[in-house]
Amino acid sequence: MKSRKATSHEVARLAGVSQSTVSRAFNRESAVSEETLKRIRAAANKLGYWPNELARSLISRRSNMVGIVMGDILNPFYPAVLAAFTQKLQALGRRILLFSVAPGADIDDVLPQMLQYQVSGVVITSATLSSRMARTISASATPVVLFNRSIYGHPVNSVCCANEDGARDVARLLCEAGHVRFGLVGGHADTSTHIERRQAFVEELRRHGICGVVEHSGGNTYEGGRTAARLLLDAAQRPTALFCISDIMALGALDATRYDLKLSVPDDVSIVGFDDIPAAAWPSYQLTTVQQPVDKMVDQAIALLERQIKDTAAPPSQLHIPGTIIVRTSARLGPQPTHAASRPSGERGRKRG
Amino acid sequence: MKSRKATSHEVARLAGVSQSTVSRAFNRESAVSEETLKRIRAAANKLGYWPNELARSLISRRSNMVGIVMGDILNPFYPAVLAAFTQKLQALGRRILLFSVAPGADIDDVLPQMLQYQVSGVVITSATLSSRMARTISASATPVVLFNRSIYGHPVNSVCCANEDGARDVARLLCEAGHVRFGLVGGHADTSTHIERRQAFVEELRRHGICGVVEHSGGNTYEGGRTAARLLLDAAQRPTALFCISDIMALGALDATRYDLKLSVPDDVSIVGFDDIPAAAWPSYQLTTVQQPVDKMVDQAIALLERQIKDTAAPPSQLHIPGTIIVRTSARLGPQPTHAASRPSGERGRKRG
DNA sequence: CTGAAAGCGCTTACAG
DNA sequence: CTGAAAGCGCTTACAG
Repeated sequence: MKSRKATSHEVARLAGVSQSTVSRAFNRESAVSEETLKRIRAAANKLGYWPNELARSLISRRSNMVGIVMGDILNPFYPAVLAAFTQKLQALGRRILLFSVAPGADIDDVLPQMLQYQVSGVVITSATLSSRMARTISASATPVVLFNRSIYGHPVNSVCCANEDGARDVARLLCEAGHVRFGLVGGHADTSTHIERRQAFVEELRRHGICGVVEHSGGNTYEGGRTAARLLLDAAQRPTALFCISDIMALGALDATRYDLKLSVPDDVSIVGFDDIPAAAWPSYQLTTVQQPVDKMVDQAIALLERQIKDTAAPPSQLHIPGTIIVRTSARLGPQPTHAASRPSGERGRKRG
Repeated sequence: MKSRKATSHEVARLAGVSQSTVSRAFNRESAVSEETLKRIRAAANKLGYWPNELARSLISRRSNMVGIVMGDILNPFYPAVLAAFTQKLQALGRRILLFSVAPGADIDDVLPQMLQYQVSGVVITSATLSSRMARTISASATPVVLFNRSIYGHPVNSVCCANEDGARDVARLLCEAGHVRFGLVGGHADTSTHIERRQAFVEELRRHGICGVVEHSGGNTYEGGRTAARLLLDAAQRPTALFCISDIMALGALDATRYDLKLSVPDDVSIVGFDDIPAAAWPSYQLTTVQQPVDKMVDQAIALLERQIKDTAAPPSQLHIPGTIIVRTSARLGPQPTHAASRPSGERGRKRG
């Protein structure tokens, strides 16, 4: 009950071998004779022995831990991201040191903490990295990958959805349907996702001859999206199409349109989101949106990180993985091509290139 | 760029003091003279030195890490739980080692890993603990708290919502509204939450003279709840009230009722959930449910854990924190008392004791 | 207030 | 295949 944990020395004594042999039995069993291995296993079992990872990490200088900074776990897009990271990293034998920071806050405080634990690498999701910290990181030589964030002017790995392409497609399809008055519900103005999606959307509208877009921030929350939509749709010249920078805000916007303003979606107002969170597919919403390929993105992020862990000198990459427009019923879009593939799941939405 | 991390010895050399003094400067600065402290700080700064937590943990035998096992992060109830744990533990100066296990899977594999990292304590959320592992834990003398799970016959800390009381209230209010045909959408049959909520619900119905409840498992997912509801409501003797063991299933059930079966909620079918996830409050759902007091529960869980970390001999507690019925519009319930308090937030739901 | 020394529990050359 | 020894980077009595 009060038993202190057994050490390799105690196992060694019980098995009648040296401590180094016990250590080898747990690292490269091939280096230990069959017979000895058996005795050591029996002894270890009896004492409930497992190697102390702290000591192991200290001497071998690899902690095997990866730090993850989560910026916005309450946004329904991120649980799937976190689940993918934890599963895949666990499968690689890595442990996860989790830190959360308030949305919008930067990670200057938590980064030194991670480094003190000698993490092998760091994943930063949905958080702002100050350029001071970018320097701290490169000074510490700890591999880093940004997920859904990119940073200009610093050589840091990052994996994002192709935000520009997605937003441009949305703009084009809405224009082709004849919309001329647009509203945009934005996220945090200083995040790369907001900037990239907004920029590309506005530019594409301009290419179609449309110069005005009313904008409002929805702070990347349901309530924020709802409030923003209420404000945008209350105008005399009501927009007929709303592009929301993230799905969670789009759901709020959709509910505002239907329940607060008693308007019809998509007859009065078309609403498009970005992410493809689970609720977007529910029949109450049927949200047309740009799907982020979370699994692929996480795979790539881990690959970049592992590459740099293996070779610190590996040049950082900035990856942009294409998203896919999922056409559901929340928006009046341009004419649908007849060959539009229906989704494999039998779900109602259709993908569109 | 390739700089290996500085050690306390290097700082000591640069500052012209001994390594032990450097160590003291980072632990109890009061034990070091003002002047020396200044020199050490300057040196540390120059070298970018921070104490290696692994070494610190090893020698002082406290890792300061708490292991968290998340069983079901994709259920929208858990992001708030994880957020609360990470925030509050971070504020206490603890680090979080995160593990995830498939829903329903037991944690026999991950537990030894956490123990190898010498975690100060373990939080287990929404996962099954085999009795073998319960023994491993008590043998390792590592403090543990179960969150939203309890385990019979083992002295382990646990914090749950008062599942029985909540489910009983739901049953009573539905009976008082005159419902006589009931359906139950369950979760995983071997979890304490399922067992307790189901049991209390069925018992209370019996007290009201109702002996038959049709049941179906919804596996604690939206899709599962939707399918289960479709099956339950397809019967000749259609239930007029569905109790869903968790909100995420209730949302699926609600959509099934409205969109798959073209029935009205609550006129044809009343639906009640359990958890009060954010989506329950959205106007598309307006789900009547039992709210789990997540913040209070997490506070208590951390308190139990910290108590046992301080004093390994502290007797384990099993806590059941009362939930609150939030009355929205998804169910036809018994006559509402006129004094029912309206919710502070101005939200439509009403609390009910 | 400061330093020399022991030691946390391991891994890993180095001999044999 | 096995053991003795050095050392990872710290904390913490113990002297002075």
